[in-house]
Amino acid sequence: MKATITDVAKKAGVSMKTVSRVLNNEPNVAEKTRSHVKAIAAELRYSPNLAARGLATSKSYLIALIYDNVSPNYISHIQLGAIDACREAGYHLVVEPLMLSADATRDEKVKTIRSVVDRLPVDGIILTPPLVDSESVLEALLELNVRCVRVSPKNPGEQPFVGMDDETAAYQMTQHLLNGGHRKIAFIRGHVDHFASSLRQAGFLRAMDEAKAHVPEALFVQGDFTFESGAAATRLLLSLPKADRPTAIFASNDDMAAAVVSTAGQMGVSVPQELSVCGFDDTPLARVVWPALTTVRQPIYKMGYQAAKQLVTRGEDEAPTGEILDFEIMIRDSTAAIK
Amino acid sequence: MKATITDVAKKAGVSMKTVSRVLNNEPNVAEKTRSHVKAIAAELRYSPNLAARGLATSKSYLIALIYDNVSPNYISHIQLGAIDACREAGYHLVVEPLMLSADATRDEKVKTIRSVVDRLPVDGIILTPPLVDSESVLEALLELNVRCVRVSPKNPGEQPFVGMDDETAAYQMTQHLLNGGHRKIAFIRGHVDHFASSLRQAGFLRAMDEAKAHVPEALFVQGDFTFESGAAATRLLLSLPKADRPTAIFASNDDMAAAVVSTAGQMGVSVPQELSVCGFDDTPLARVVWPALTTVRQPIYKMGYQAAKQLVTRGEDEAPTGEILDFEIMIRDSTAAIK
DNA sequence: TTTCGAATTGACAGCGCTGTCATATGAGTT
DNA sequence: AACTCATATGACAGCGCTGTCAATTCGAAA
Repeated sequence: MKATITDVAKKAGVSMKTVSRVLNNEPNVAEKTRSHVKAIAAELRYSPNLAARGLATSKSYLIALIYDNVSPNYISHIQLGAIDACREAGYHLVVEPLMLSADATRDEKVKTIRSVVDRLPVDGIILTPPLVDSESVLEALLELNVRCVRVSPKNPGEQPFVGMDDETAAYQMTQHLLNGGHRKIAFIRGHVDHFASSLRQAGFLRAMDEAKAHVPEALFVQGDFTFESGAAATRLLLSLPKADRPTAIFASNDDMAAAVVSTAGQMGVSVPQELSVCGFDDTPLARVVWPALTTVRQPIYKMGYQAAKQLVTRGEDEAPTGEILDFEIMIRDSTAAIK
Repeated sequence: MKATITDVAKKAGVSMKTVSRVLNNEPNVAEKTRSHVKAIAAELRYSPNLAARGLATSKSYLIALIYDNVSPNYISHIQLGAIDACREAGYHLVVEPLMLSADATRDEKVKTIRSVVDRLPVDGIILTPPLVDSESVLEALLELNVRCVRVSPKNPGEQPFVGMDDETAAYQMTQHLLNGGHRKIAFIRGHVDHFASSLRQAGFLRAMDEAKAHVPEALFVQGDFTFESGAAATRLLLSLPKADRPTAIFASNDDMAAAVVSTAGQMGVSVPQELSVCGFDDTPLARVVWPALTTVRQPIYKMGYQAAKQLVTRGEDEAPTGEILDFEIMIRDSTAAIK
């Protein structure tokens, strides 16, 4: 039925081992033999049986993407990047969402991860926020002795990771607003479980500090990354007495920024003439609301790509590497200089 | 290091084969032996090596989700459903996107699929639109002799599939508009490669026909499921002479419907007072634009779940089954009765 | 021509599991 | 007590591949 290495060996008139060497690009094969074997393999449309290879090498050629993130856009792009890196190295990606009910305890997540890892002998794991910051999950993984790359971790520590500089991005975005003459800038915080929330806030504050712009308590609103929380925050902010009302709102992500734009519209406040709005993430939503959102483009695809790449190419013993990838400030139509 | 079946066998004082029987719930094991072995296995935190098992049984306990769909939301939900079904049966899901450049020929897709399937001995494949309707892909898969369930296929044929009744959904949605007194209803078609486009159009036309409402050529605009195409279509429709202008627009998906709402707003046409708008799919976008979109909720998660379920539970020789799942008409704020 | 080391190739075991088939055990019959 | 037959258990090969190590070949130096 399906060609095996033995078939190729016979037809090529060499030993199995030589075929194996050719297939794995090992040295010490005469160039002539190598090309001959390759030709035969192609002719027979041979491709190795991963289970057998896995059994022999105790590798599975499988990388797992474990996530509890609810944003399809985020996950999809991480996934696409990871898969591209896997393909280049002959690996495959298995996805393992951990969407437990809201009240699931951490122990349950750990238990679920354990059962996943026990059962599937993956060669590496990619962890995304917010799961990536769970102490208990990390411990469990360490104990299971699986290699693992974290995406945007709060505290990289000794482990390999990929991330971007949320703090600087927020800093630069705030500067963009300040450059437009804004001083009364409100900030809508993100979900408390995502560490990025704190970083973005820190960048915002640093820029405001440097510009000696005071941020009154009232212009600081807690959100949770959802559209609804952004809408609520906006209603709060825009019903402040005129003198205290912000001229710009920096929302910690695009969903909330979209809510700001939409809610402002409903309340008769025009964006960007009367109110500048900016977001964070550059989700598809950013270009779909009107006016299109000024926002920060995260290198999501690339994070997925690099995370997987580290897993499939790094040798067992190399030092763990951390990579900070570049973001991009996307200036669109939701921000304008103050009149 | 990791416990093997031999370890369990030794510790339990039985043969490997007996342990194997217990683990696979095979008959012909004394109840006493069975529980004893189970206890030992749990104690050793034993879990089978999938590669070894796969090599012995030539099954991989892996299901592949192959897609070329660019909607993260759609894919994410199909994926979540599929994974839940896989988990219940001890399977895992590997994802294989086929995002080739726009000008990639069909042959390239086939080639890519071949290499994926050749390399990874998956036990089944889930195919989603629009890939699901590619003749050449189907042939290739048939030739490779892989079991496969299709999601929303154009032409189910003899193969198993899951889907929903797009035609009836569009029909009912159109009736909703007609019931509101609308007669001049425009329709924005979807991407020509997605068969759902034709079905939705057919449902629309059937309802219009039954209501004896004429649909002039000018109210029929071709889109391609993108926001941009929806915006272009809207500009076209709203610049018609007042007498010909539609009082309602039925867009074939939510992205385009969102564009209609947004573009109408920019052109000073208020929704739903002057123009009713409805979409299709119920993506997150539908609740994020203002006013929130009246749309059709597709059972995406469930389609993924059922597709995987068919693959992991159906015996090799059972007859292929097709399943039509229920949709739901979500009436929100973007449609209103005509004054 | 002989010799030697490097380059190339091959034989064989074994990764952890399950299928096949043989064997053992035990309860029920005569 | 001897004999069935069903039920329970075990021995062993082999799935397709790679690691180890031994064998062979080849070219160049002596």
